[in-house]
Amino acid sequence: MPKSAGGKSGAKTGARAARPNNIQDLARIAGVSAATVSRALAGTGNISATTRERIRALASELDFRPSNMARSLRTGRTGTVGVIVPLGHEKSQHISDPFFMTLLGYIADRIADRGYDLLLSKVVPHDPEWLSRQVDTGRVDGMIIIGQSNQSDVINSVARFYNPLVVWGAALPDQIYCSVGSDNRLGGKLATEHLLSLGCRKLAFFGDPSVPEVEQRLNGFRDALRGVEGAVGATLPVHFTPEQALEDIAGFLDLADKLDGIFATSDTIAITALQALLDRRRAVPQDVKIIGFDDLDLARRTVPALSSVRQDLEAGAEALVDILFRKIAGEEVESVMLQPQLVVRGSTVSD
Amino acid sequence: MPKSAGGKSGAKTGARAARPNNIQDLARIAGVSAATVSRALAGTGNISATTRERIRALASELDFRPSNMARSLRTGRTGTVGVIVPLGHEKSQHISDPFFMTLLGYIADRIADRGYDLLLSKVVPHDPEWLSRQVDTGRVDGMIIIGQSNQSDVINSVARFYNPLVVWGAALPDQIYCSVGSDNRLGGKLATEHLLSLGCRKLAFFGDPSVPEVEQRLNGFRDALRGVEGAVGATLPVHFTPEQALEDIAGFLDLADKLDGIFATSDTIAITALQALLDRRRAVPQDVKIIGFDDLDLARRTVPALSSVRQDLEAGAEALVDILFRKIAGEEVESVMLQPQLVVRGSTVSD
DNA sequence: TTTCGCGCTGCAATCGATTGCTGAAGGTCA
DNA sequence: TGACCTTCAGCAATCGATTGCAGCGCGAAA
Repeated sequence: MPKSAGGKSGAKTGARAARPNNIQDLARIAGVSAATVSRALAGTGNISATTRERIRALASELDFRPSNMARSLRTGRTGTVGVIVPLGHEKSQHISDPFFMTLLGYIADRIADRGYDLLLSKVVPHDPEWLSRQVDTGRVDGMIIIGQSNQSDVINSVARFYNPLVVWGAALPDQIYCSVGSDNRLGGKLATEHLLSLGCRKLAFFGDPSVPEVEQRLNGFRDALRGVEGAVGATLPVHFTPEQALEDIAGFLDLADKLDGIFATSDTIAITALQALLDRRRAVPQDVKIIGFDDLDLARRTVPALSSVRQDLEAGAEALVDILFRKIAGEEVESVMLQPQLVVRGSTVSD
Repeated sequence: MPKSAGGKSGAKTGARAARPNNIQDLARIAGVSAATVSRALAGTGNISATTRERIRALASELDFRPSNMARSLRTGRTGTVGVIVPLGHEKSQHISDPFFMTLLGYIADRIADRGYDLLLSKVVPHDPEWLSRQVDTGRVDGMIIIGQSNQSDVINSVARFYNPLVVWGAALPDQIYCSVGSDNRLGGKLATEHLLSLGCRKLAFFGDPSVPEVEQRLNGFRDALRGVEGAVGATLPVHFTPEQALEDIAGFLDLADKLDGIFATSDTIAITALQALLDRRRAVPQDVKIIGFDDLDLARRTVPALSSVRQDLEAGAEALVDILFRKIAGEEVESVMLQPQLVVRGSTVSD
């Protein structure tokens, strides 16, 4: 199958010549060499304005566009950025998780702004090759990795020889790659202090601390607890998948009847918890106050609306893409840490 | 910049030879020709098992993977599927719309299952070239278009000569391309009949009927109304962007004080309407009943939970991808129409 | 009129993998 | 021992665009 299905056999009605399949065809039609056509279309090198415009007009009339594959092969540039989600923790986790989708949306917009395309890969890292496999095959000019998961070592080892790489997630002490993420510890502290300031003393942290971001938030939770006498905090390592999470949380709530405050490490988990609470006729925020993390669109839509620690994902996406393109251009770039912000709504404070 | 940043200069500690940059290098190291290496790695053609395994082992040891660009150029296959969202109606519409993201998530999963990659493009079709530009440059083996928007003509004209193309959206009478979508008219009818059966008589349809899917739902709305004496229905062409939608809806609600039932053409719009109603102290479902369309995850999470017309997006994604791969394989394929399903929750019926 | 210079264009190599065809090596059979 | 077949590997062309270098032609200066 030398020509893939489709090809370019179609032609506009009334086109003068057969639709050119490649730059050579067009060159023949125009009566010049392929080199000239290439220069005309790319606008590079020495070429007379007359010739350039003539060839461009012809190309547009015959509806010809040069092959990106061939150009990429020759130039080594692809015009494509890879976005990759390693789902290390939850094999069944879905790419359609709202947090991920929101961030992806912003990233897609920013990448599109620069005229690049976005190659999306979801990988379940069951072997340490997952990243180099993506990097090596040369289909992208750079990669954005969303969430280290538990794969920081692998990322480090690839980052050693592959520069154009940015990671969304926690800033880890031993990382040699650039990352963009919130100050998770501070965020955790803010959330917890908020609960404490409202009088909560029997707190719970919902989230799996084997994920680096979550661990940092948990540290912030503990920081805040240490400052208040009589306050206690339990940790429930909730799964990320909604069904599992509901089960985990329901079991916990049935036992924890003294509970008066919940800090959930994501809005998704918080909302699940909210539902579990309401199902059990425990009033929010009167009996139990609950605060999430991320401040996704969802948070505003629940009843009561969810308090949360806002991560500015739009700014984060901007930073990720900006850093990546700088790296591609060869600049030295620093990691970025975003300031989280407390957003208070009805799930912690009644109207 | 002949070698893009990064390259493959890195080597594993203790690797015997320098890391091969291409198949030729590896061939030299292995003492065979490039052709043999190619056959060994691809597993094609005549090659002895001994040689094949030896070369594979060597490749894996030296961490070599052949260039996808070069392979694509030669074979005409890319291992990539394009997913493209034409945002014809709302220039400012965001790719991170929950409906789109949900569908994209499922599609991404299905495509990944087949070992393909997903090239995501968001385009604002300001000229009729937008699609052929994507198709021509030969970076994908096929394309999934999410939503015709108002671009059915353009899609038709490309479909005439480019076969591997599937569209999510309305089935239109004059389309020559394959589409996957719900029976929107039936869905609209189900939703409206539901409202009518609960006693609603002053109905409103929220949605912009210049979008084909929406128009079909509106037809279903009218079908149902026709059957009931004394029932009236207004149409409010709400924008898709949340801010605009809120404004549109708020203005309408302030005037329409007799309103007792709303059919919104998406859950997003329904939720916006729900909020606008609650802001105005109009009880849902007692004063006004409201039903959405899509049955996204969101719908379950509002209070009261949103009744909706379920589109099975998971099945839809499956069908889209299945059809696309069949087309790529050269099969003749038919369009698919999914059966929508009424999902009743608290926004139309109190517990 | 000759020479030099400059602006364009073409030639041909190149990016890296694939694949049809050729032919060498080794085995089989008469 | 010789003819013939099978198996496997290499040669070289190919995909389509890019780009360093060579060279042509024309105008200007001497």
